[in-house]
Amino acid sequence: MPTPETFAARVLEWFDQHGRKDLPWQRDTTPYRVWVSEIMLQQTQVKTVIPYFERFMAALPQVQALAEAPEDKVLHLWAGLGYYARARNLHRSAQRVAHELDGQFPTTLAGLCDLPGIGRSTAGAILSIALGQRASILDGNVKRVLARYHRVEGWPGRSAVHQSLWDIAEQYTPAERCADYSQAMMDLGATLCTRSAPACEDCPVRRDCEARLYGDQTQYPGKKPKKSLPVKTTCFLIARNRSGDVWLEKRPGRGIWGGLWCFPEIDQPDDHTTRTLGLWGLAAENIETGEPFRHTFSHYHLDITPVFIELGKDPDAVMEATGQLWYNLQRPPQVGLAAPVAELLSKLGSINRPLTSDAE
DNA sequence: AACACGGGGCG
DNA sequence: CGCCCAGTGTT
Repeated sequence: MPTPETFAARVLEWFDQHGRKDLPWQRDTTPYRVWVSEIMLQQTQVKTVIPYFERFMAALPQVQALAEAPEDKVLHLWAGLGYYARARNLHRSAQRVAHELDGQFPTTLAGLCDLPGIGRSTAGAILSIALGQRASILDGNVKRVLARYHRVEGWPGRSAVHQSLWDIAEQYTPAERCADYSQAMMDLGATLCTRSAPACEDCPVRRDCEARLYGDQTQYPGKKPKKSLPVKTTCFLIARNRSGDVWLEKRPGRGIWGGLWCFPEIDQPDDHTTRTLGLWGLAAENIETGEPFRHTFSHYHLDITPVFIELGKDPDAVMEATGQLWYNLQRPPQVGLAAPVAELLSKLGSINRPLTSDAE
């Protein structure tokens, strides 16, 4: 592994050749301008931020102007960026700087972090970029670069992972040119070391990037664990007539599986089965409860219990109304099927014989 | 249609 | 500590 100095030198050399140096907030790097740009960039891409930043600075060129502005004006300037709590924090912090700190920004990490909306990374950006101090940043771009470079496992939202990344960030932060280094690291993450399809060929630290060595760059940083989804249950009534056709119903246009064809559903395997069958006016010759299986949506798991029903006699033709059909497994109609329904039907079709042994 | 983003706030 | 949240843009 190269020394931290070598890492920083490579990054800086790349920045000299390829980094962006003409962005609005890169000119006149006062704490105020760096601060506002950092807050905007937390939530939005460079391209989108530029016009907002220009308008914001034109309207409120110094921290005093922001402090004195009515909140409505600040929010108006922010409108479209989202996360409006950040605009309010910006406003409150400006008032603190203007009224309690004599218009001077704090020049220490702790002092900056005391201001609402400024955390360790934003403070590090202000210290390094505006004040030229040796201070580290760790925004989403930098996290991605470092997590890949060292194949840091785990989701950065976990404190141990976050801490490791901070340790690495601080280790690589150079004493000289820290403003350029901070810019460079953010640029690297934003332009080359992107979330998907990173441009490793152009990366100044590709030679020693562990993820690149293993070819698993997109595994880093680790993803946020999906929160456990609620589990709902239902039963599919899989009713077959003596010809082996299966009863399907078209679902309402809205809601889950909207407009698709599905088996009739009941809540409990025992409960309303007979009543449902009674609705059809048909007696069941055989009812068999199958093994439940799970279907997962974006927002919940659905545990489905199939209930196989063999009808004792053929229903009459009247039963096939709009939104209801006997599905012929040999000559399937061209209809949209809910995914688990299609799966069950294809299993039924491949068995290709009646459900129970005592039927022919 | 999920995920990402940095900080605040909560239990 | 770990969890959720806010809003928009990207994938």
